[in-house]
Amino acid sequence: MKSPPVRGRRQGRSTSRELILASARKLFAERGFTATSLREIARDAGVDPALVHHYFSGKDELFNACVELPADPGEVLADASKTPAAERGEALLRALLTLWDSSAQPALVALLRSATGSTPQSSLVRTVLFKRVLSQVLAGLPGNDDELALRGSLAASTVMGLMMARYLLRIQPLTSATHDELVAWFAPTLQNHLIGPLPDTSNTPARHGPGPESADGVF
Amino acid sequence: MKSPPVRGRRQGRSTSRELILASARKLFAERGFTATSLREIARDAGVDPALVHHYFSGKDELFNACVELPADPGEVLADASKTPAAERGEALLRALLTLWDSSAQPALVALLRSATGSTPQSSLVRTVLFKRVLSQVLAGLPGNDDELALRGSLAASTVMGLMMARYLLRIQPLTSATHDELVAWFAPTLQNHLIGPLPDTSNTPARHGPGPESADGVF
DNA sequence: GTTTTAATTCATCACGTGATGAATTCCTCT
DNA sequence: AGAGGAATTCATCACGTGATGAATTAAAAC
Repeated sequence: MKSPPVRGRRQGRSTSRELILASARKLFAERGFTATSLREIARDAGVDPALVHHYFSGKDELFNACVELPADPGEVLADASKTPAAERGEALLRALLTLWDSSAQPALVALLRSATGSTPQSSLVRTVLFKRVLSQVLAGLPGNDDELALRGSLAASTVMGLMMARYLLRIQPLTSATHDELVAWFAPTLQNHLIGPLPDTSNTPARHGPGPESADGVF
Repeated sequence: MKSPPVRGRRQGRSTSRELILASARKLFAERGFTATSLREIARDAGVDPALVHHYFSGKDELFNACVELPADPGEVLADASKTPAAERGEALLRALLTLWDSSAQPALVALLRSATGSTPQSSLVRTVLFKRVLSQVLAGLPGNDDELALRGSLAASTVMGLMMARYLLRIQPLTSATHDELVAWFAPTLQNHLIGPLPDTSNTPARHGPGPESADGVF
């Protein structure tokens, strides 16, 4: 028989706040922001829904607390930014993989998933993240602004593709590959994007991209 | 003043079904499945919510109708699969870009967005899509199964990164680039993934991937 | 030892959701 | 002209959501 839960404070030191955060990170990462309810989180954490409101005053703030990374990405990338340009691609990739395979993984997955949305949070999150991360990665590289924007977007596209395949969609053999294997497969491309020669696009006649409604300039 | 809507059937031929589909595609693509409500769709289409249930019996079926592509991707990719291996990368990329810049775009964006989720629909959709698309792309390429799985996942990762950057996140300059520019930037990598030499990964000591909970084998 | 503060649950609120069945108006077929 | 069906809206239903305030119990502060 199930003992009815007692009211009031429990004995001993409480871990509820951490339990809630862990469950929230997990579920936000799995299902995304909107599709995850506070009550599911509370159920997963074995806690009353109202307790969530007690610690984090609402769903938005809970989410913010979730994506507040355990490790500062700027710090992690700082080392990579200091390596010589010839090895910047590999260094960047290794730093990112180490970060993503750390305890920060659920938060990062939640971030990436939410960044693909177009809610207010998403666009804020991705603007901030892209500006912070990319500006750091591109720091000190040669080239004018247009060229750097191109290089940055190529690198971002490659990294996003890898992270999505490995951590979100869990496509084999990328998911179970070692860092060394991934570096062997992706670092050359990344390196090329960052400081390699840009392909010739001199004959570019007409634009037929996806229309002008790409309003919010991320860069 | 706003004229109160009349009840009953309107005069003339009705376009409501198409209006609903268009709004649904748009909103599903923008916000994702769960975050989009039938009432929003109906409002956007200028239609009573119950009409949505009349045409498509529920939300799930509406979504299915939405991602039922106007163009058959298999057909589009068939041509690319018939080009000689040396140009397969460029052909594939051009075929995909043409498809994504067609009227199928909202449906494809909805598909991609939903594929990043982990609801029942998502995993079904992505399993089917990956199996169909990838098997077609890899058809006739040399190599054993393991090698082809690796090549496929590398190519998928690159293509996904590009599609996310260009159509979901709308990162400049990828969003407004021409097909020729994108081909110049991405086709070499893709070509390498498909039939180029695979980098040496002979010294691969330890596995430290994201754990064994990568249960559902997409491949 | 008493008071204050933190942790926890309960009961409830207003609201939006997806769904259903009936009512009304028009079109098409005979 | 009349009958049957398709298109459209209305009035609901049960349910889940995020949020709030009060009640209860334990720990901390004094």
